Amino acid sequence: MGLTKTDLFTENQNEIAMLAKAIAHPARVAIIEYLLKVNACICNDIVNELPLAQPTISQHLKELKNAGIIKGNIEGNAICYCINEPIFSKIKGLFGPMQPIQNNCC
Amino acid sequence: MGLTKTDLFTENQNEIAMLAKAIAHPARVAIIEYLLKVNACICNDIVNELPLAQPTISQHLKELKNAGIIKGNIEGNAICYCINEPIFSKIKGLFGPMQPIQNNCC
DNA sequence: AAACTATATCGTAATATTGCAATATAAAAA
DNA sequence: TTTTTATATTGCAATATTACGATATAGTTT
Repeated sequence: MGLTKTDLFTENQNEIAMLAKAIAHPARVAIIEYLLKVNACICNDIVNELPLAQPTISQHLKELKNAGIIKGNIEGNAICYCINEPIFSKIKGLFGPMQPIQNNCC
Repeated sequence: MGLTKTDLFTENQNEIAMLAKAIAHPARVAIIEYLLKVNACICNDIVNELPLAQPTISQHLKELKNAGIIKGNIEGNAICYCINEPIFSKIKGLFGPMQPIQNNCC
């Protein structure tokens, strides 16, 4: 096994899980925080900012891009990365509609 | 490797990643949604609700409990589970302070 | 006590993730 | 054109996750 049974759950549940997974690593949280701070930067700035090797950063950026959380633009021989606002807003509001009425257990 | 370098990141970054990881599976999202709907229930109700085997549900519940998202109370020979409000509220507000000023890249 | 109910744990197979050295690609600068 | 700069990809080793059958544990009922 080791394979998540995606087909057994709703599209919405899978989407929430997918977005959460993209954030489920401190390096990716750090990348998001850095991008929010500087608004936009090239990949190399992130490599210099974080204590991880360049291929590792590249891999994390790829996952964030696949999840739609960031986007990259080619600028000469560099790539300018920034937060993809619509998806990021979605993440912030992910659990908004989930409101426990009361907590009368435990 | 395969080992996340937790010590290289801030406590806050690791906490966000940890909470996100707990939600990063559709079954756990489904469990949270179900608990919010019924407010509280015993583990067996979740086993009947989700299309996964009992040991698998038990494992997911353990992860949610370890992350502090849910809590369980022994009630006879059953265990009553419910959302742990403080942590759940924290998750909802996780990205609140992160506000991109502008999006003038890409 | 014996049977039943509810949950947890163990063991294990399949798969995914993390991290990086080595290397590839491609544009810019010299 | 050679070198430098910036990024991506490949390959691989270490570790983590997912899923579940088998089994253990513990309270409840009969």
